[in-house]
Amino acid sequence: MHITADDLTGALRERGMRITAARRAICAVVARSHDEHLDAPTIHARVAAELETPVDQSTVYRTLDALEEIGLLSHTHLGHRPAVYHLSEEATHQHFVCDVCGTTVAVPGSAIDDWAAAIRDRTGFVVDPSHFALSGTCASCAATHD
Amino acid sequence: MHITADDLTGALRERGMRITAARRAICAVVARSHDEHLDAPTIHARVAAELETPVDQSTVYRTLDALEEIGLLSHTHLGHRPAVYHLSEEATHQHFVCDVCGTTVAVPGSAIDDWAAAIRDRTGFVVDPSHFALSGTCASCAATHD
DNA sequence: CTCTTTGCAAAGGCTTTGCATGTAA
DNA sequence: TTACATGCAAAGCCTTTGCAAAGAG
Repeated sequence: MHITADDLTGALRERGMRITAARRAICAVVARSHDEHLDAPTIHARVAAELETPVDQSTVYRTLDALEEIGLLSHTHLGHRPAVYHLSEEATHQHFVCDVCGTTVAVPGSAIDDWAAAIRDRTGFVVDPSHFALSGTCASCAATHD
Repeated sequence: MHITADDLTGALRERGMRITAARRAICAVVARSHDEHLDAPTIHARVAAELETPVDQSTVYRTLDALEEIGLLSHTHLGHRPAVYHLSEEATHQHFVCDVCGTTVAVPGSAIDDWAAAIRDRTGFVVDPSHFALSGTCASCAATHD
């Protein structure tokens, strides 16, 4: 089941945080981003688009930080672009970032878990599979490049 | 065989670029960094340390860009820190970035190639194994966290 | 009413760029 | 000599922070 905006605002309220119009809008944008990888400037722009009263970027960052502290959100630095945020409850997946066109592809991580376990056994490093970036060339750019 | 500073300056010269004291020093620092992941500010600091005449940061970035265009160097954004540069001819390896302490661990990638091939077959995405970032928790932080 | 959250404005860190000066070839 | 590289300075982008004013509970 997908996380909703109410799940997010509810979690904030439970932690004693106050629910404001800005936070509601930010949560709504984030909750709708299941299939996307949004960076903070984009979230800010979307919030601005659906709220008449403009919200400051600092408010966006502070709210995203709060959601991360609760553990509902996490962010990753994918390639040469701003950090992207995604819901933690999303299914494990990998991010592929195309060096040529910048496209980000999310691939469900069926094979990842075995591989992560092997890494841990060999190196002790505990991979966080939801926080995972690979770069390379996407299928269409690889084709064009030839 | 390791790439030397002369390999780098030689490649620049072949492309019609001029060899200056700044470029020689930058190439020397980069050529010595086989086991490290240096970011631009660090490279700048090291160059400054071994040259009396200070070199501007912009010169460092421009030279690193030139080496990247030639294909001898590449850079990656690992976690929440400045981009790190490493020689392209280095053996395939993975970068692990610890979310807790920020340590970067490079792991030789024996299993990576098979895995990358599987990814390509399934998704068409051509993974660049030299450009590879994983986040998680390193062995010592995982131990401390318990 | 009180404590949190916001907006504003500024700063910080990394990186890029424009332009006049200097210099390798 | 002549095109290229450098320093300098400023700006750009993403992100964080301090502080007084506004707002939630």
